[in-house]
Amino acid sequence: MTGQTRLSWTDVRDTIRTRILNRTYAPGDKLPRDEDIAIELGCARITVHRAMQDLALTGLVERKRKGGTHVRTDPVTRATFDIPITRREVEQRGSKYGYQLISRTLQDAPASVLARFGLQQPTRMLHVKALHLADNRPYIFEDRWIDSSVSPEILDVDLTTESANEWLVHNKPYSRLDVRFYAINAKGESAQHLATPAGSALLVIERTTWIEQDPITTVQAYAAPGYQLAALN
Amino acid sequence: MTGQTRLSWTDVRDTIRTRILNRTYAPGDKLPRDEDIAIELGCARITVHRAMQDLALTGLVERKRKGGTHVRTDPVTRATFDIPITRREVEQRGSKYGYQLISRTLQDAPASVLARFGLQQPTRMLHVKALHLADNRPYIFEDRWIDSSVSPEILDVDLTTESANEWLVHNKPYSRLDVRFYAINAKGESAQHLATPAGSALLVIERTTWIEQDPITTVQAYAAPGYQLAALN
DNA sequence: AAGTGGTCTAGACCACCTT
DNA sequence: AGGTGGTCTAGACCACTTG
Repeated sequence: MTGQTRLSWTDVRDTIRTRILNRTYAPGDKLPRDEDIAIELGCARITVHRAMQDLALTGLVERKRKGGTHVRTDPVTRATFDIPITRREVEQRGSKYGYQLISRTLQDAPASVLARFGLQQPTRMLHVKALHLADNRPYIFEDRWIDSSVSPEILDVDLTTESANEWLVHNKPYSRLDVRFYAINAKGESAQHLATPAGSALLVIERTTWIEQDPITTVQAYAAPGYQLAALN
Repeated sequence: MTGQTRLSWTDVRDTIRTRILNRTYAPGDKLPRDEDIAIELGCARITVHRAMQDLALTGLVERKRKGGTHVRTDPVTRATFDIPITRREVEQRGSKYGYQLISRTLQDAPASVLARFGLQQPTRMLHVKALHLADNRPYIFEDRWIDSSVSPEILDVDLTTESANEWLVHNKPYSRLDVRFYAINAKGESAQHLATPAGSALLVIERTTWIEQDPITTVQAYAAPGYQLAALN
């Protein structure tokens, strides 16, 4: 016999993916049961399962108990993004990181902020505006609200030194996250602090986090013109 | 004894995640070996492994062979986005989908397009501009280049009826994908076709795909003002 | 009711990395 | 060199979902 090494689940995944690209298994087709594929390829069923799991995650196939595995007819483009701490992001670009606190006030959160958290009741929160710089040039302007009843310690943090971004990441792990992207025209503060003409198109990254049911923070990060966010891979 | 059911890997994941949020395992700490956790919780090592895998994917912990598992000091915010076929996206919003071909020409790809593919040689490509509508209102304007030597069949497709987006998704699976987001001010065609004043901020979703080493297509999708892209979960 | 994916166990060995 | 995560096998049982 040919003394080949054992199949790894990535081998199995690649084999099946190739067959899908091949049209051996065409869109909409039902694939053989995991067990049959295992027998055919000569590996354990769980190895096929692992491979399939990965293909399902990528959006190439769809699995249902009893229904079996099908090649998706409308493959979904699925992309994953890392949104690091801003300091880290700047430093990884090889730039010098800078930070400025713009304002810090305790006030009732407006309806739009309450809505992001899904809150009904008026709530007093810490409102922080800050600017992150790369090589002394504006990089990201952030407008953040922090629920100070959930994170009372934040009230004692010197935000002129340490950014709320960084403090929260290091001290307030979250259990739920909402992220969304959109574009907006610079105006007022965002234009001023990013040193760009009013009307410039800005990418906004809006993040809201909770710990269990409790709101932690919500932030709109306005990236300076030219900013791009690229997916992993 | 209490007749509890067996631990699932999600239970184990949740237990460990709670401990991390608890600071039982603080940022930077080394976690016990998988096997010790398995013994402590009373499950198989592989079950702990599965849980850890998930936590590592989410960016909460970092694993290294021999080095063990550590709680990340700078947890990364990681978000996954689905970018469906535009027709599907519109229909899932409950709107009526519409499509218009704007132009279709065979021409040499400009340097910017070649750069996206990482190509050096001048290449003749099919250049397609099209508009997707939701309830008869402009939704996404797409500016697309297709390598017609890799996908010659596209030359015979009636793009006035079927969008290139859809045809490609159904007929040209890709093996590599690049996705990036940025914001841009509407001008010229993008403003005109999206029926928005020049200068409006637009979210651009740029996607480039390859099959193995061969370029398939690259597209800049300009979303109408107000468009938001939300992460899964 | 029955088929198929989902997961757990126990044991073994491999592969990578740090010391 | 040795420790730790990574994965494979074989078998069993569970859970969902469809016919």
